[in-house]
Amino acid sequence: MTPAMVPWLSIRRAIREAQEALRRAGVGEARVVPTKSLSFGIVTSTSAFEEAREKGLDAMTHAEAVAVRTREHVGGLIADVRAAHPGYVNFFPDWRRFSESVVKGVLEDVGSFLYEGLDDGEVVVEHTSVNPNKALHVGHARNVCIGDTIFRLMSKAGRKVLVINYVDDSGAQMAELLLGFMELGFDLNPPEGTRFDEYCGDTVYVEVNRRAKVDRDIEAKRRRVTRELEDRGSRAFRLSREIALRVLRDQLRTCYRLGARYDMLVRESDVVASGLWEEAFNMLKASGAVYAADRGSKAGCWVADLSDHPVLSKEGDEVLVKSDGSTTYVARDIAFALWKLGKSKTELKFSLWEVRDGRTTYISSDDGIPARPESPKIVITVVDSRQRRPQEVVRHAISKLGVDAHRYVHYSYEPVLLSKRSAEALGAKAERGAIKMSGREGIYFKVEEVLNKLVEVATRETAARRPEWSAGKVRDVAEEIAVGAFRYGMLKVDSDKQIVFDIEDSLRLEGDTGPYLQYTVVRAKKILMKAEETGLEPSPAPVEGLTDEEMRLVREVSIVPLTIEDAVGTLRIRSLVTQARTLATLFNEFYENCPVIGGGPNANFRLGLVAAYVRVQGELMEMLGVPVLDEL
RNA sequence: GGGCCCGUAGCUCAGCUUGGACAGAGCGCUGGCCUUCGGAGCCAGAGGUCCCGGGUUCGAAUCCCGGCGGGCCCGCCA
Repeated sequence: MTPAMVPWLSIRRAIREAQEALRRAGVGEARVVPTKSLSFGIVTSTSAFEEAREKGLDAMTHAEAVAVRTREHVGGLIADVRAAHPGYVNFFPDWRRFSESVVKGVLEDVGSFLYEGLDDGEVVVEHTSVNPNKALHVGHARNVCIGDTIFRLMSKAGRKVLVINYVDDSGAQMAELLLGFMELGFDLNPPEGTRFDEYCGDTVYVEVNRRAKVDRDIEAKRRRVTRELEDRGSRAFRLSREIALRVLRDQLRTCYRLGARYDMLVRESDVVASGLWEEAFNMLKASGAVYAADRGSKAGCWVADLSDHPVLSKEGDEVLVKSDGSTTYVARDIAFALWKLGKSKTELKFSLWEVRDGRTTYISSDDGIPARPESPKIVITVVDSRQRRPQEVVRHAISKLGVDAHRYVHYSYEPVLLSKRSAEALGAKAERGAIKMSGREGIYFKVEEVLNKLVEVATRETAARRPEWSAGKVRDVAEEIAVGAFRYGMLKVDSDKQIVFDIEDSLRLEGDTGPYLQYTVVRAKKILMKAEETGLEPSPAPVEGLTDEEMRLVREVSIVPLTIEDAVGTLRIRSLVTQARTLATLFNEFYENCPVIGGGPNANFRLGLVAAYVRVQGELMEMLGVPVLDEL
C-alpha cells in the first residue's frame, strides 16, 4: 500500500500535515503524536526539545521560533501552530474540517478507515488446547478469549488466519480419566441432565485422584493404561478416542458459546502416529541440534543441545527422547511447531468435523485429506506463562533448523486465580489473598456455571426494565450480555498480570464491564432510529463550532486506527479494551450534553457523529467478542 | 542458587515498549442529576511516599543499576 492510495482520513492526516509543515520549516523528520488533552491542540511535536539541546538554545524560545516558522506552512486540517511550555509545538485543527474528514471517512467505509495500510499475510493461531478430560473452567477461558480475540483482530486487519485447537488426548490426564471407567466402574453415561465433560471432570477425574491418594495400586494401573494407550489397536486406545471426542464436543459447545471458532482440531494421538516426530528428529540430528547422551543423569536419552543459549544453558540440556525410546512433551511440541510453520513435509490427515456459521472445522484422523499450513508469516501459540521455558526450548530448536525464530511467538499470559472469598465458597482453604485452581481437587469455577449465573443476573435486570418483552427475547439478550461481560472480564487485565477471579465481582454489569459498551451502543442506535422517524439526515460536516464533548469524541474516533495498528503489531489486545472503554465514556459524555434530535444547527452533524461512533465501536466490540445489541 | 513476571488510590486495574504538559478509570464511600435521544448512564467530592534507594536526563510512574515483597519456572510430567 503506497501512501498515495491511503485516504488518510483519520488523525494520521493531521499528523502528516504537521510533519510536512515542520519539514518545510526546516525541522526535519519530526515525531508527531496525538495530544493528551485538546487544550494542547490535536497533535504535538517534542522535536524542539531535542533541537534546542543540540544547539544549546532555550527550549521554549526555540519552540516559539519553530511555531512561527511552521505556521507559514499549515493549511488543510491544521489551522494554527503554537508553542507551549516548556517547549512543545502544538498543532490546532480547523475543527470543522477535521471533524468532517473523520466522520466522512468512517461513514464512507469504516473498513478502510480502520484497517487501511496494514500488512496482510498468513497467521496461524493455536489456542484453547485443553486436555479432553474435563469441562472448561475460567482459567481455560482466558486462553480461549485471548486466542479468539487475536484471530478476530488479525482477520479484520486483513490477514488469513488458521485457528488450531491442539487436543492432548494421549497424556497422563487422559489415562487417569480412563482409569475411572476401566477400573473404578464408572458408567460411560452421565446421570440424566449432566453434560459428559462435566461428568468426566467433576466426578470421574476427581474421584480417581481422590482414590490415588489412598490406594497405591492406582498409580501402577495408571502406568499400565498409559502404556496400553500407545497401541492404537488396544481397547484402552479405542475407548480413549471415544471419550476424548465426547468431551471435546462438549468443550467446544462452551467455546462456541464464548464466540470462538476453529479451523483445525489436532489430536495428539494423530500427531504421534503421523511420523511428524520422526521427521523432526532426523532434521534435528542432521543439524546437530540434538545428541545422544552417553553419561550423566541423562545417559541413554536424546537431548537438545542448549549450550549456546544464553539462559537455558544454565539449566542443562533438554531431554527429547527418553531412555525407553518414548518422546517428551517438548519433543512433540517441536515437531508440531515445525508443522505449523510449514517446515514439515509430513501431512496430517483431516476429516470434516462440522460446519457452523459458514465456517468449516476439520479434525485430524486416520484417513482423510492431507493438510498443513503453507508458510505462515507468523505462528502464535497461546499458552500460559508456566510454559515459558519449554516454549523457549522449542524456539531455540527450530531456529537451529534454519527457521526465523521471530516467526514463532509464544503468547504468554499469567494464570487465573481464585479470590479468597470465592475459594472459600468452594470449600477450599485460602490463607493468602488468592489461590490456584485445581482440576484434580475440583477447586474451580466452570465457564458454563459462570455464564449461567451471569445470564440469571442479566435476565433479572432486563426483565425489570423491559416488562413488555417475551421471556424468549429477554433470555436471548441476557445471553449476549453474559458473554459480553465474561469476555470483557477476561480481556481487560493485561496478559502479564494474574487475574484474581471473584464470582461476585464477575457478575457485575455496571462500570468497567462489557455491558457498558453494549449499553452505550444501544443508546446510540436509539438515536439513529429516532432520527429516521423524524426525518433527520446525518451529515459529516458541522455548520457551526463544536462543543467540547463533540471535539473529544471526534478526536477519539480519529485515533482508533492507530490503536488497531499498534495492537496488530504488538498483539497487546488489552489496548483494544482500553480504547473501546474510552470511546464509550466519551460517547456517554456527548450523549448527556449534546442533544441530537432537536439539537439545533449541528443536529445533522451530531447524527453523523453518532453513526460514526456506532460503526467504529461496533468494530472494536466484534474484535473483543462483546456482542453488539440493538436493544437491551 | 539461576531465570522470568508483577508491585500505581481501601480493593481491582490503566498509563511504562517509543521519558514530556496537572498520575487516570472502575468498585466501595459522601452528595447531586429522571417535563430533554432510556439512569446498565452522567456530574461533583473525599482518597496517591506511582514498593524502597541510587543513577541517566532540561525532565523519570516510564529508561539503567541495586535492594525489598509476591507469583511462576528450572523432571527421562504434560
